[in-house]
Amino acid sequence: MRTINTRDFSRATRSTSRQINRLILLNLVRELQPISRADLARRMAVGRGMVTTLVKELLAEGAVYEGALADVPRGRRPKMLHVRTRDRLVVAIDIRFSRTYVLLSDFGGNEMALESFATIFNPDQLLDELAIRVRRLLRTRATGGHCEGIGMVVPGMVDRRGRVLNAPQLGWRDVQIRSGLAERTGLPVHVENSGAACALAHIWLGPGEGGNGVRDFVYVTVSDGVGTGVVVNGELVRGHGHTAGEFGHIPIGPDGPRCVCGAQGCLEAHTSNLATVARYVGHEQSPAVAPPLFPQDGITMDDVIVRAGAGDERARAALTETGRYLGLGLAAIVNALNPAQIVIGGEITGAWDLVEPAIRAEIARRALTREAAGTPVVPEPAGSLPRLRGAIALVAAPVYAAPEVG
Amino acid sequence: MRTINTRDFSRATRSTSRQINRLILLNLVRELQPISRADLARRMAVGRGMVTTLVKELLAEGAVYEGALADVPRGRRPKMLHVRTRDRLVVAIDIRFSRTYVLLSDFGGNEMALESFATIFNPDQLLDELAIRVRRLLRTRATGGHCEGIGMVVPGMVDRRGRVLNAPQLGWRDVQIRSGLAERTGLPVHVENSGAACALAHIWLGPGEGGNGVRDFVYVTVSDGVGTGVVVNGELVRGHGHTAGEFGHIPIGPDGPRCVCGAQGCLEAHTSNLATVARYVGHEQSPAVAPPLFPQDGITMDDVIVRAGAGDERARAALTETGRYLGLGLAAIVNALNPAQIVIGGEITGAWDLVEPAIRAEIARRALTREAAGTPVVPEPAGSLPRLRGAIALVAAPVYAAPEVG
DNA sequence: GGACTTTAGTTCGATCGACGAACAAGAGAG
DNA sequence: CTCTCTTGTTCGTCGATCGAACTAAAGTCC
Repeated sequence: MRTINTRDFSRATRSTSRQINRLILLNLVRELQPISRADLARRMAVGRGMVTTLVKELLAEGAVYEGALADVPRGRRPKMLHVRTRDRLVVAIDIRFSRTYVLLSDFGGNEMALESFATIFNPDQLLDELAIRVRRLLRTRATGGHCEGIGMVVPGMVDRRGRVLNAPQLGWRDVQIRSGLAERTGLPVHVENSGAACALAHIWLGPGEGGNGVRDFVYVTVSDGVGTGVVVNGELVRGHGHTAGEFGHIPIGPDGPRCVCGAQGCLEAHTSNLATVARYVGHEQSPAVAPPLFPQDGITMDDVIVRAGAGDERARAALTETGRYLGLGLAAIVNALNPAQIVIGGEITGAWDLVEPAIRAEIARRALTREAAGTPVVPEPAGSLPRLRGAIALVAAPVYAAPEVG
Repeated sequence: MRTINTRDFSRATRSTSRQINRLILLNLVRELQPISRADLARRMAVGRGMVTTLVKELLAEGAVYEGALADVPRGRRPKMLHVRTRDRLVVAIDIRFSRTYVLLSDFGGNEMALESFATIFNPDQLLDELAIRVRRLLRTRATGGHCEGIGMVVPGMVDRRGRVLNAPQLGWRDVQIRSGLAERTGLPVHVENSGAACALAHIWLGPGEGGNGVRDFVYVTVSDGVGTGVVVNGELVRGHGHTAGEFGHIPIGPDGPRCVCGAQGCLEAHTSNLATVARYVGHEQSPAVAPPLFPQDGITMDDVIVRAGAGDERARAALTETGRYLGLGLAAIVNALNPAQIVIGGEITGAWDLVEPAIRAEIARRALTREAAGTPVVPEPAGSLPRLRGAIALVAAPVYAAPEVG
């Protein structure tokens, strides 16, 4: 039940129906490949004739290709269809506090080459370095493919025009990085916040080969900071100023540690890796300065997790405490948005057996309905590179996105 | 950038384009009436011929009607079009803790008859009473019109099938009220949570005659409880289990008063009318029992507002304190969803001069970007009956809603 | 091995709807 | 009365869906 925006709508023209059906067909191929024309016709409840003409168009454009004949028990053997991803390339860039990662990938999310370097905090120098690496990657590793764009993920807020409004970890404020990289490389560049990008990755390249069925979820990354991406009806919510998704700064205790955002008691201040490490080390207060001192007393989040696994009671307590606070924040999200699922990413998933029960208990305690109390909270599989996959999705998603109508 | 739902999509058929354009046209008439065919053609960037045929259809169905000829400086005088609302009737019902309101209205939100009675807490008896009153209203006051349905608003959570999951103020749990009233009256019945309904009213019957331009906002009702309705891209967010919008229960202080939901430190526990009155009267703790004892020590929220207006310093302090806590909650909403606007409803808007500065200060302090810090917070005009207008919108909105495509 | 059945994919005419041009209907200006 | 300007209608064209007929390719039955 959406209102029609009478100030800026898109009317149906002669070609609208065809566009819609072409996109539906392309998405069906994407999610169900390999698939035959006859199968597509059945799924779309349409005559096979129409599928023939639509596929003919998509074949001519190179959006799909014909694969092998399938074996069927009776009748003529169908010619299977696939989406063309192999020679459509993307450069995904993940800028983090410690290191910056550059990945060459195809549209399907298959990794072709991954490299990284220590993050340069001067934006111009960083873009210079990135441009050099992108060009080199494309020259040496992109054999026979065409690069369709660059997706870049940043730990901070980004506006619609690719300007970084505020990235406390990098010390950036109002930095235009999209146009900078676009000019240097001559490629279209997309920039997004890391939490939002992870959510995008989960929509478009999620488990189950190109999108799992969940269309309402919240992605929460627990890392140096706490980022969130909100997805409603298969669409990432970015808000009026494109800065939605900062659930990391909902207050869950006014007397808690001071947060990098300046306020006190934020979810992030209680549950970031820094907070967990600080809790383990002993000082309950995390430092108020930004960028945060990363390896604190030489101990990292991974160390805490390893020690907890080895039976260190103080480490276990620090992690379950983090889980409890995280559960408090997730309960707020559950009540506020009632998602079908919450996905957790970040190092903390390495101690899932310790963290999950604390999260679950807190959600069950504070959720307002029985159904909401049972909202699944699932960890992102380790090593799945969600930020980089999000960067890929930034480039690949527009090709498959639903048309705006009405 | 929405994904196409490959499990449940709507393909474009021969008539899809026509449906889309008809709905756009109907919405243009709704928002810009009176309007001529030629104007519609210009706005839709379409030939006048198409407008003629579309309007002919809408006229035949009775969705629009032709009004008077307009005066223009040159050329043939255009025949103005209007949407037919006058004889399309709705019964709106608002069930509250103290009283239940029944309003007969037309599709345009014009009030024809309003009555109320003390709420009966037994659902069956309440539905009996409502059925009697609905029938009487329609028999005596609905002259020459046809009732297209009943919209019912409840202070609690409602599922998609019109079952009240939990309404603590009424003491209801798992009560099917939609089918109960539908059977008694023979009319289609829609049931919604009151916060969501207020947001709906603001989308569909908002200031500016049928929808203001704001398509991303959050409506917050501060009353016996704190309800919220989240609107993203002109669409009410209801979540997976249809219970989204309970921002009233985000934690903003773990050591705060106990909330009716069982948890501690909820936004609602700090900012409901009950909390404000309790703060004024002196006990910082509100009673833990539900339903709440409404007139506490004989003093109501309205009393506090009146006394604050008369210069009572304790009343003023209680209200600004409520504003401060409310600002804390709204800051969380601003960071999480980045709405273009926040709308506040409820008795508290009667002391807006006291409350607003506190809210604004708290949002400015905690918002993460300069733009978000300036998010407009506007009060719903007093006496605008937002809940009942929401109930009307429940029935009227589906007629004008955008088609689901893709 | 030839007829029959079954399924996949293509072709083609019917019909519907957008689109643009021509046309009729008012209304004021000169 | 004629010219101009604007509104609203009509009609032929063209693009797209839709269903029926047709071809292609496989296995099965007698």
